[in-house]
Amino acid sequence: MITMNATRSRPPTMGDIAARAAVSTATVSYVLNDTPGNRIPEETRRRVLAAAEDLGYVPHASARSLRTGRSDLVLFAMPATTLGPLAARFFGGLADELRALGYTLILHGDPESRGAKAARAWAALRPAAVIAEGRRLTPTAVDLLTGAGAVPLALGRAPRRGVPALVLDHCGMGRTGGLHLIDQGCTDIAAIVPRAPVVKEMGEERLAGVAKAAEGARVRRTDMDGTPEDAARVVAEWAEQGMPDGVYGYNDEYAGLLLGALADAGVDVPGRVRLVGTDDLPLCGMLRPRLTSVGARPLLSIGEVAAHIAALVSGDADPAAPIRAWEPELRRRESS
Amino acid sequence: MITMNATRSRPPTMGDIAARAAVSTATVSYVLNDTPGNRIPEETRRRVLAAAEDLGYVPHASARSLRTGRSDLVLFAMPATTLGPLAARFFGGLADELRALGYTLILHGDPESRGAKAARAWAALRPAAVIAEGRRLTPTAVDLLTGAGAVPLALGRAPRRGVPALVLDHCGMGRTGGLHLIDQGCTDIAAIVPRAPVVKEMGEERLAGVAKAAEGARVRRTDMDGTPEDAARVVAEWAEQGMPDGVYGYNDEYAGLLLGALADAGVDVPGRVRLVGTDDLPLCGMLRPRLTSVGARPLLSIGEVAAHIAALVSGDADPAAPIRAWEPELRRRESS
DNA sequence: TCACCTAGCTTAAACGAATAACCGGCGCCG
DNA sequence: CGGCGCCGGTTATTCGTTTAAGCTAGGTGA
Repeated sequence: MITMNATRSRPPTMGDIAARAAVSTATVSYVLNDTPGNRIPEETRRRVLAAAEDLGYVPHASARSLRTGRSDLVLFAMPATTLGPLAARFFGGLADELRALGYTLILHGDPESRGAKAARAWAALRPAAVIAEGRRLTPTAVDLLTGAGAVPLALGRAPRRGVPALVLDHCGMGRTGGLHLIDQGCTDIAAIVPRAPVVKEMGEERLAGVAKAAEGARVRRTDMDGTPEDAARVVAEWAEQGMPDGVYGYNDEYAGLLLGALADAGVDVPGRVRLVGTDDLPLCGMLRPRLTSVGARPLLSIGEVAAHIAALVSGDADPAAPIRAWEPELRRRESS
Repeated sequence: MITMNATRSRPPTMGDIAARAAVSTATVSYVLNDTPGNRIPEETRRRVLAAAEDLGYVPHASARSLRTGRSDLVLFAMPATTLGPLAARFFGGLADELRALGYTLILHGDPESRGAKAARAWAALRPAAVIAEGRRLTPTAVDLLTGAGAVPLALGRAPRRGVPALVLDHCGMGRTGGLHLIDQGCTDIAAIVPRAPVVKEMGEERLAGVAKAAEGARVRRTDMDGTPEDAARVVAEWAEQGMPDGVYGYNDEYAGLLLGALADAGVDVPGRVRLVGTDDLPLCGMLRPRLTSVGARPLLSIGEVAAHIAALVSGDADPAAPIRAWEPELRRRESS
């Protein structure tokens, strides 16, 4: 039951609880936190808890973190590549698991800023840890964060030795896709690299993986925008300069656009061209032919990832050891 | 240039800056905040700023908000429906605009919890505002938030009078889709309602919109899971009990699954069945036939939404007035 | 009888930043 | 020459919480 505070001006504090329960604020703190080693009898404890409930007390996270010097925040920096269902589910699950460990996961929204500027905004919240794409954790940013007591955690690749990283093996994903195409007898493989500045680097890593897989086969690079028009242009160019017999589409979305453009051009998939995407999005099951895709099979449960983050924060884990959380895995469907 | 703090134990504070610049912390505060009405000469100002730069100073958001009583945080509660590209772009843009106004937008990750429990977690951060789906802002939650000094902002629909809301007119979206199908001559329309507990309610509102549009035509409700298997089941049932000539697919994803299942069953779209989705995702351009979809045309720019939020926080806007930010708009393609 | 212990609290000092109130010295005016 | 105002700062208090240290009453052992 929440009774209305008469003044309405100020949220109730531990002082208000103390006054109502006729004890000191220290006692209130001991009771509310159930501080180990405290010696508060059941009767007093009940009085305090009742007063807190009556007043609708909510602890003041800032005051607490100011006093204790640490905060329970884990900052997830909004990835530049929009949060797909995969990433969203990962975020949601991680939030649950971290909450169970006493942390609060938060997504910080400023997809474009990086380096010192971004790190300053993150560090102002004095989070326990900051999870951000590797390319955004510049050395300066890492210094700022560690200086502010936050553990940096790179997504994708560590910006330098000693910085913990949740690796997502882009090269390995490209390699998995490339190996499959080779297996299917492809000898002329086109690998899509997106033109958008942010994802371009990922595309190049995946291209490198494809190239590594294709021992004898030809591998050519094809740059593309993420629009239906550009997909049509790419297919038209292929028709003119020689159609590849295998396409690694970088992404399910790029592959989906290409699939549409190939259909429009009357090119048979997989008969004439075999097509592979990446991410294993639900989209794959909607397209006809269904899209073969390189998915990420979890090696670590989200709970294990959360536990590792907690260990990094408390200093119990080796920061230099990269965390392999996923492994590329081919999901074969009809497009190849 | 950031010099390494010798002890590495504690992030630099204003006290450290004060010592280095040989002034008091008050002076440091006046300089760093450029407090209006302060009278600090240029020379001293430079000394302080140089010291701050040298030490790599980052303000302590908790300490500041504890002292001032307000925080610059705007909390966006993670929607239960995974953040699609549309929502993600909205979030990113809002973060930018709010930052320009001095606020920090943050996504709080606990998609399932609601009511008092969720509100408690949000209120602990003493944010300036909390944006959450209407159904999660129970009256208790609203009381808790306003008690903690936070402005609640409902997404979708206000939980009760007087609570500000960013309305997304689900009923209108269904109506727009339904009207289009009627226009195309459909007389037997099936409207999909998802079975997942969270989005079910949205589905029912959209269904109501379809029903409102179809004056003479028959409108039937079809429940469906978001899986390819269930889409196949739905199509099989239709084949048995009579195929509708128009389908409002709730969502582009549900519509996409249905489109695939219809193709598998040899049903011609749009010849035999006309199909309409909602959200206007990029997916629509990948499918063949391309998917007609009801999109959300912005009536307010993201900047205007941000400005409105700021006005609500400062008390300059009427909380009771719902904010119409989007308007349903049909994007006709080949599937209808 | 008195030292000593323990349960059950309270007191008080932080944490980092903001800010109202004050203060010494100099210039200027009447 | 006394007082006022302003420049360039400083001092001290406050926000809500945690936590080490202390304190009191009652019990216990020697």
